[in-house]
Amino acid sequence: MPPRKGRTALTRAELDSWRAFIETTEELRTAIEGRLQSDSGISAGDYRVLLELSEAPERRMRSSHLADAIGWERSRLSHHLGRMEKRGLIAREAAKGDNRGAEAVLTDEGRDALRRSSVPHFHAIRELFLDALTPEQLAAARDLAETLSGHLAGKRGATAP
Amino acid sequence: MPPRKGRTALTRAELDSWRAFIETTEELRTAIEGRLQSDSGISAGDYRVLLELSEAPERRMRSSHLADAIGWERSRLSHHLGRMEKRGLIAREAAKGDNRGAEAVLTDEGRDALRRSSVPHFHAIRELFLDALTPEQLAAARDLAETLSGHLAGKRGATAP
DNA sequence: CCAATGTGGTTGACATGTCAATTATAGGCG
DNA sequence: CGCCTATAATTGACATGTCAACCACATTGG
Repeated sequence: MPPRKGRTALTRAELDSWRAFIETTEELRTAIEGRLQSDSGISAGDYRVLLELSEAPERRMRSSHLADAIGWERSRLSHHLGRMEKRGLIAREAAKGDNRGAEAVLTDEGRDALRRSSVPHFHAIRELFLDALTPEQLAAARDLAETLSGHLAGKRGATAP
Repeated sequence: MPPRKGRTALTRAELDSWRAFIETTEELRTAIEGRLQSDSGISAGDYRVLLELSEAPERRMRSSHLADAIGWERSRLSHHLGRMEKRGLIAREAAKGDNRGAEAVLTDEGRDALRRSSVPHFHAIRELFLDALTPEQLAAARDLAETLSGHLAGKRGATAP
Protein backbone atom coordinates (compact mmCIF):
# COMPACT_ATOMS: atom_id res chain seq x y z
CA MET A 1 0.00 0.00 0.00
CA PRO A 2 1.12 3.60 -0.51
CA PRO A 3 2.35 5.55 2.49
CA ARG A 4 -0.42 7.32 4.30
CA LYS A 5 -0.69 11.06 4.37
CA GLY A 6 1.21 12.58 7.25
CA ARG A 7 3.85 9.86 7.32
CA THR A 8 6.60 11.22 5.13
CA ALA A 9 9.05 13.99 5.82
CA LEU A 10 8.40 17.42 4.36
CA THR A 11 9.82 18.11 0.94
CA ARG A 12 11.72 21.29 0.26
CA ALA A 13 8.79 22.59 -1.80
CA GLU A 14 6.30 21.83 0.95
CA LEU A 15 8.39 23.59 3.55
CA ASP A 16 8.97 26.59 1.31
CA SER A 17 5.27 26.85 0.53
CA TRP A 18 4.40 26.66 4.21
CA ARG A 19 6.91 29.32 5.20
CA ALA A 20 5.90 31.67 2.42
CA PHE A 21 2.24 31.25 3.26
CA ILE A 22 2.46 31.66 7.03
CA GLU A 23 4.95 34.50 6.93
CA THR A 24 3.05 36.44 4.31
CA THR A 25 -0.32 36.08 6.03
CA GLU A 26 1.33 37.21 9.24
CA GLU A 27 2.79 40.22 7.48
CA LEU A 28 -0.58 41.04 5.95
CA ARG A 29 -2.26 40.79 9.32
CA THR A 30 0.16 43.13 11.04
CA ALA A 31 -0.01 45.58 8.16
CA ILE A 32 -3.80 45.77 8.31
CA GLU A 33 -3.82 45.96 12.08
CA GLY A 34 -1.25 48.72 12.01
CA ARG A 35 -3.41 50.71 9.60
CA LEU A 36 -6.44 50.27 11.80
CA GLN A 37 -4.49 51.43 14.84
CA SER A 38 -2.94 54.47 13.20
CA ASP A 39 -6.03 55.48 11.18
CA SER A 40 -8.63 55.02 13.88
CA GLY A 41 -6.89 54.38 17.19
CA ILE A 42 -8.46 51.00 17.73
CA SER A 43 -6.90 47.56 17.66
CA ALA A 44 -8.03 44.57 15.65
CA GLY A 45 -9.43 43.08 18.83
CA ASP A 46 -11.39 46.24 19.56
CA TYR A 47 -12.75 46.21 16.02
CA ARG A 48 -13.83 42.59 16.25
CA VAL A 49 -15.70 43.18 19.51
CA LEU A 50 -17.29 46.41 18.35
CA LEU A 51 -18.46 44.81 15.10
CA GLU A 52 -20.02 41.83 16.80
CA LEU A 53 -21.82 43.96 19.38
CA SER A 54 -23.04 46.39 16.74
CA GLU A 55 -24.83 43.57 14.96
CA ALA A 56 -26.39 42.08 18.09
CA PRO A 57 -30.01 42.80 19.15
CA GLU A 58 -30.02 45.90 21.37
CA ARG A 59 -26.26 46.10 20.76
CA ARG A 60 -25.63 43.85 23.76
CA MET A 61 -24.45 40.28 24.27
CA ARG A 62 -23.72 37.81 27.03
CA SER A 63 -19.95 37.54 27.54
CA SER A 64 -19.80 33.82 26.85
CA HIS A 65 -21.92 34.17 23.72
CA LEU A 66 -19.67 36.94 22.47
CA ALA A 67 -16.59 34.86 23.19
CA ASP A 68 -18.01 31.97 21.17
CA ALA A 69 -19.04 34.26 18.33
CA ILE A 70 -15.57 35.65 17.83
CA GLY A 71 -13.72 32.49 18.81
CA TRP A 72 -11.87 33.83 21.84
CA GLU A 73 -11.21 32.28 25.23
CA ARG A 74 -13.31 33.79 27.96
CA SER A 75 -10.27 35.00 29.83
CA ARG A 76 -8.99 36.86 26.80
CA LEU A 77 -12.36 38.48 26.27
CA SER A 78 -12.62 39.46 29.92
CA HIS A 79 -9.26 41.22 29.84
CA HIS A 80 -10.11 42.90 26.57
CA LEU A 81 -13.55 44.07 27.72
CA GLY A 82 -11.90 45.53 30.81
CA ARG A 83 -9.63 47.63 28.65
CA MET A 84 -12.44 48.66 26.33
CA GLU A 85 -14.64 49.57 29.27
CA LYS A 86 -11.93 51.80 30.67
CA ARG A 87 -11.87 53.65 27.35
CA GLY A 88 -15.66 53.95 27.25
CA LEU A 89 -16.14 51.81 24.14
CA ILE A 90 -18.40 49.30 25.90
CA ALA A 91 -20.14 48.96 29.25
CA ARG A 92 -20.71 45.90 31.36
CA GLU A 93 -24.04 45.09 33.02
CA ALA A 94 -25.32 42.14 35.00
CA ALA A 95 -27.19 39.56 32.92
CA LYS A 96 -30.93 39.49 33.38
CA GLY A 97 -31.74 35.83 33.98
CA ASP A 98 -28.49 34.70 35.59
CA ASN A 99 -26.74 36.58 38.37
CA ARG A 100 -23.41 35.02 37.49
CA GLY A 101 -23.50 36.42 34.01
CA ALA A 102 -22.37 39.68 32.49
CA GLU A 103 -23.49 41.43 29.36
CA ALA A 104 -21.34 43.67 27.24
CA VAL A 105 -23.16 46.67 25.81
CA LEU A 106 -21.97 48.86 22.97
CA THR A 107 -21.83 52.49 24.10
CA ASP A 108 -22.60 55.40 21.78
CA GLU A 109 -18.93 56.18 21.87
CA GLY A 110 -18.11 52.62 20.84
CA ARG A 111 -20.59 52.76 18.00
CA ASP A 112 -19.08 56.02 16.79
CA ALA A 113 -15.57 54.61 16.97
CA LEU A 114 -16.67 51.64 14.87
CA ARG A 115 -18.32 53.92 12.32
CA ARG A 116 -15.31 56.15 12.04
CA SER A 117 -13.03 53.18 11.55
CA SER A 118 -14.99 51.41 8.84
CA VAL A 119 -14.11 53.44 5.78
CA PRO A 120 -10.35 53.57 6.43
CA HIS A 121 -10.39 49.90 7.36
CA PHE A 122 -12.18 48.89 4.17
CA HIS A 123 -9.79 51.05 2.26
CA ALA A 124 -6.84 49.23 3.77
CA ILE A 125 -8.37 45.86 2.96
CA ARG A 126 -8.79 46.90 -0.62
CA GLU A 127 -5.38 48.44 -0.93
CA LEU A 128 -3.33 45.74 0.77
CA PHE A 129 -5.34 42.64 -0.10
CA LEU A 130 -8.03 42.92 -2.78
CA ASP A 131 -6.04 45.13 -5.14
CA ALA A 132 -3.21 42.59 -5.14
CA LEU A 133 -5.32 39.71 -6.41
CA THR A 134 -6.98 38.67 -9.62
CA PRO A 135 -10.58 37.45 -9.32
CA GLU A 136 -9.25 33.91 -9.66
CA GLN A 137 -6.77 34.44 -6.87
CA LEU A 138 -9.45 35.91 -4.64
CA ALA A 139 -11.60 32.86 -5.29
CA ALA A 140 -8.61 30.66 -4.47
CA ALA A 141 -8.07 32.54 -1.22
CA ARG A 142 -11.64 31.94 -0.23
CA ASP A 143 -11.43 28.30 -1.19
CA LEU A 144 -8.26 27.88 0.85
CA ALA A 145 -9.86 29.56 3.84
CA GLU A 146 -12.87 27.30 3.71
CA THR A 147 -10.81 24.15 3.25
CA LEU A 148 -8.39 24.99 6.05
CA SER A 149 -11.14 26.15 8.36
CA GLY A 150 -13.05 22.92 7.91
CA HIS A 151 -9.91 20.89 8.40
CA LEU A 152 -9.03 22.72 11.63
CA ALA A 153 -12.56 22.33 12.94
CA GLY A 154 -12.26 18.58 12.41
CA LYS A 155 -8.94 18.47 14.24
CA ARG A 156 -10.36 20.41 17.15
CA GLY A 157 -13.26 18.04 17.56
CA ALA A 158 -11.02 15.00 17.16
CA THR A 159 -8.32 15.91 19.67
CA ALA A 160 -10.22 17.82 22.39
CA PRO A 161 -13.87 16.74 22.39
CA MET B 1 -13.12 55.76 -18.11
CA PRO B 2 -13.71 52.87 -15.73
CA PRO B 3 -13.37 53.48 -11.99
CA ARG B 4 -9.87 52.88 -10.77
CA LYS B 5 -9.04 50.03 -8.49
CA GLY B 6 -9.42 50.99 -4.84
CA ARG B 7 -12.20 53.44 -5.46
CA THR B 8 -15.35 51.42 -5.00
CA ALA B 9 -16.90 50.08 -1.79
CA LEU B 10 -16.36 46.47 -0.85
CA THR B 11 -18.90 44.00 -2.10
CA ARG B 12 -20.39 41.44 0.24
CA ALA B 13 -18.38 38.70 -1.46
CA GLU B 14 -15.15 40.65 -1.13
CA LEU B 15 -15.73 41.28 2.55
CA ASP B 16 -16.70 37.68 3.20
CA SER B 17 -13.62 36.42 1.39
CA TRP B 18 -11.39 38.76 3.33
CA ARG B 19 -12.86 37.77 6.69
CA ALA B 20 -12.71 34.08 5.94
CA PHE B 21 -9.12 34.38 4.78
CA ILE B 22 -7.76 36.49 7.61
CA GLU B 23 -9.62 34.66 10.36
CA THR B 24 -8.63 31.24 9.10
CA THR B 25 -4.97 32.08 8.67
CA GLU B 26 -5.01 33.53 12.17
CA GLU B 27 -6.57 30.35 13.51
CA LEU B 28 -4.00 28.25 11.68
CA ARG B 29 -1.18 30.33 13.07
CA THR B 30 -2.33 30.03 16.67
CA ALA B 31 -2.94 26.30 16.24
CA ILE B 32 0.58 25.68 14.96
CA GLU B 33 2.11 27.96 17.57
CA GLY B 34 0.18 26.21 20.31
CA ARG B 35 1.48 22.84 19.11
CA LEU B 36 5.03 24.11 19.10
CA GLN B 37 4.64 25.47 22.60
CA SER B 38 3.05 22.37 24.08
CA ASP B 39 5.18 19.86 22.17
CA SER B 40 8.56 21.52 22.63
CA GLY B 41 8.20 24.37 25.11
CA ILE B 42 9.33 27.03 22.68
CA SER B 43 7.36 29.84 21.06
CA ALA B 44 7.13 30.63 17.37
CA GLY B 45 9.43 33.57 17.98
CA ASP B 46 11.98 31.35 19.69
CA TYR B 47 11.80 28.91 16.80
CA ARG B 48 12.32 31.63 14.23
CA VAL B 49 15.40 32.98 15.99
CA LEU B 50 16.88 29.54 16.66
CA LEU B 51 16.38 28.50 13.04
CA GLU B 52 18.03 31.60 11.66
CA LEU B 53 20.99 31.36 13.99
CA SER B 54 21.43 27.65 13.33
CA GLU B 55 21.89 28.37 9.62
CA ALA B 56 24.33 31.24 10.13
CA PRO B 57 28.12 30.83 9.85
CA GLU B 58 29.51 29.90 13.29
CA ARG B 59 25.89 29.94 14.52
CA ARG B 60 26.17 33.65 15.32
CA MET B 61 24.76 36.84 13.83
CA ARG B 62 24.80 40.56 14.38
CA SER B 63 21.57 41.70 16.01
CA SER B 64 20.58 44.06 13.27
CA HIS B 65 21.32 41.48 10.57
CA LEU B 66 19.22 38.95 12.41
CA ALA B 67 16.40 41.44 12.77
CA ASP B 68 16.44 42.13 9.04
CA ALA B 69 16.59 38.44 8.20
CA ILE B 70 13.46 37.59 10.14
CA GLY B 71 11.68 40.88 9.52
CA TRP B 72 11.43 42.10 13.10
CA GLU B 73 11.97 45.53 14.59
CA ARG B 74 15.21 45.73 16.52
CA SER B 75 13.39 46.56 19.71
CA ARG B 76 11.29 43.44 19.43
CA LEU B 77 14.36 41.33 18.80
CA SER B 78 16.21 42.88 21.71
CA HIS B 79 13.40 42.04 24.12
CA HIS B 80 13.12 38.56 22.70
CA LEU B 81 16.85 37.87 22.84
CA GLY B 82 16.81 39.00 26.46
CA ARG B 83 14.21 36.38 27.29
CA MET B 84 15.99 33.69 25.30
CA GLU B 85 19.29 34.54 26.94
CA LYS B 86 17.72 34.17 30.38
CA ARG B 87 16.63 30.67 29.40
CA GLY B 88 20.05 29.79 28.01
CA LEU B 89 18.94 29.35 24.40
CA ILE B 90 21.30 32.02 23.08
CA ALA B 91 24.16 34.14 24.38
CA ARG B 92 25.08 37.72 23.56
CA GLU B 93 28.58 38.89 22.82
CA ALA B 94 30.09 42.18 21.71
CA ALA B 95 30.55 42.48 17.97
CA LYS B 96 34.12 42.26 16.75
CA GLY B 97 34.55 45.23 14.45
CA ASP B 98 32.04 47.62 16.03
CA ASN B 99 31.84 48.32 19.75
CA ARG B 100 28.26 49.42 19.45
CA GLY B 101 27.17 46.11 18.07
CA ALA B 102 26.03 42.87 19.66
CA GLU B 103 26.09 39.38 18.29
CA ALA B 104 23.64 36.66 19.19
CA VAL B 105 25.19 33.21 19.44
CA LEU B 106 23.30 29.93 19.45
CA THR B 107 24.18 27.92 22.56
CA ASP B 108 24.37 24.15 22.57
CA GLU B 109 21.20 24.18 24.58
CA GLY B 110 19.53 26.32 21.97
CA ARG B 111 20.67 24.02 19.19
CA ASP B 112 19.31 21.02 21.07
CA ALA B 113 15.99 22.74 21.67
CA LEU B 114 15.71 23.46 17.96
CA ARG B 115 16.54 19.87 17.07
CA ARG B 116 14.03 18.46 19.50
CA SER B 117 11.31 20.74 18.20
CA SER B 118 11.75 20.05 14.50
CA VAL B 119 10.04 16.70 14.10
CA PRO B 120 6.93 17.59 16.11
CA HIS B 121 6.77 20.95 14.36
CA PHE B 122 6.98 19.42 10.89
CA HIS B 123 4.38 16.92 11.95
CA ALA B 124 2.03 19.72 12.98
CA ILE B 125 2.59 21.51 9.67
CA ARG B 126 1.71 18.38 7.80
CA GLU B 127 -1.27 17.55 9.92
CA LEU B 128 -2.86 20.98 10.14
CA PHE B 129 -1.85 22.47 6.80
CA LEU B 130 -0.48 20.14 4.13
CA ASP B 131 -2.85 17.28 4.77
CA ALA B 132 -5.80 19.62 4.28
CA LEU B 133 -4.83 20.68 0.78
CA THR B 134 -4.76 19.16 -2.68
CA PRO B 135 -1.58 19.74 -4.68
CA GLU B 136 -3.46 22.39 -6.64
CA GLN B 137 -4.50 24.15 -3.45
CA LEU B 138 -0.97 24.06 -2.12
CA ALA B 139 0.24 25.62 -5.35
CA ALA B 140 -2.47 28.25 -5.02
CA ALA B 141 -1.36 28.99 -1.45
CA ARG B 142 2.16 29.52 -2.62
CA ASP B 143 1.03 31.69 -5.48
CA LEU B 144 -1.09 33.79 -3.14
CA ALA B 145 1.81 34.18 -0.73
CA GLU B 146 4.13 35.35 -3.45
CA THR B 147 1.61 37.74 -4.93
CA LEU B 148 0.66 39.27 -1.59
CA SER B 149 4.24 39.44 -0.42
CA GLY B 150 5.29 41.30 -3.52
CA HIS B 151 2.34 43.63 -3.23
CA LEU B 152 3.10 44.43 0.41
CA ALA B 153 6.76 45.03 -0.40
CA GLY B 154 5.68 47.57 -3.01
CA LYS B 155 3.40 49.31 -0.54
CA ARG B 156 6.11 49.50 2.08
CA GLY B 157 8.52 51.09 -0.31
CA ALA B 158 5.88 53.46 -1.63
CA THR B 159 4.58 54.83 1.67
CA ALA B 160 7.70 54.80 3.90
CA PRO B 161 10.81 55.06 1.71
C1' DC C 1 -33.02 22.04 52.69
C1' DC C 2 -28.16 21.66 51.65
C1' DA C 3 -23.71 19.75 50.36
C1' DA C 4 -21.42 18.49 45.99
C1' DT C 5 -20.64 19.71 41.51
C1' DG C 6 -20.97 22.67 37.37
C1' DT C 7 -20.98 27.13 35.01
C1' DG C 8 -19.88 32.12 34.05
C1' DG C 9 -16.70 35.24 34.67
C1' DT C 10 -12.66 37.59 36.73
C1' DT C 11 -8.00 37.84 38.31
C1' DG C 12 -2.86 37.42 38.67
C1' DA C 13 1.33 36.07 36.78
C1' DC C 14 3.84 36.10 33.10
C1' DA C 15 5.19 35.99 27.75
C1' DT C 16 4.92 38.75 23.79
C1' DG C 17 4.67 43.18 20.80
C1' DT C 18 4.83 48.27 19.81
C1' DC C 19 6.36 52.89 20.43
C1' DA C 20 9.17 56.49 22.06
C1' DA C 21 13.10 57.77 24.57
C1' DT C 22 17.85 56.78 25.88
C1' DT C 23 22.72 55.27 25.80
C1' DA C 24 26.94 54.47 23.61
C1' DT C 25 29.83 54.43 19.83
C1' DA C 26 31.12 55.59 14.91
C1' DG C 27 32.24 58.70 11.36
C1' DG C 28 32.51 63.05 8.97
C1' DC C 29 34.15 67.62 8.76
C1' DG C 30 35.66 72.32 10.07
C1' DC D 1 41.22 67.48 17.65
C1' DG D 2 36.31 68.46 18.91
C1' DC D 3 31.67 68.98 17.64
C1' DC D 4 27.63 67.14 14.95
C1' DT D 5 24.94 63.73 13.21
C1' DA D 6 24.00 58.88 12.26
C1' DT D 7 23.80 54.11 13.71
C1' DA D 8 23.31 49.89 17.03
C1' DA D 9 21.13 48.38 20.56
C1' DT D 10 18.69 48.64 24.94
C1' DT D 11 15.19 50.25 28.01
C1' DG D 12 10.61 51.57 29.98
C1' DA D 13 5.87 52.01 29.56
C1' DC D 14 2.12 50.04 28.17
C1' DA D 15 -1.30 46.90 25.11
C1' DT D 16 -2.23 42.26 24.19
C1' DG D 17 -2.48 36.95 24.86
C1' DT D 18 -2.27 32.51 27.53
C1' DC D 19 -2.66 29.66 31.49
C1' DA D 20 -4.10 28.36 35.87
C1' DA D 21 -6.35 29.62 40.00
C1' DC D 22 -10.16 31.64 41.92
C1' DC D 23 -14.94 33.58 43.26
C1' DA D 24 -19.83 33.70 42.98
C1' DC D 25 -23.89 31.90 41.78
C1' DA D 26 -26.81 27.80 39.83
C1' DT D 27 -28.29 23.21 39.86
C1' DT D 28 -29.11 18.89 41.50
C1' DG D 29 -29.37 14.57 44.20
C1' DG D 30 -30.17 12.91 48.77
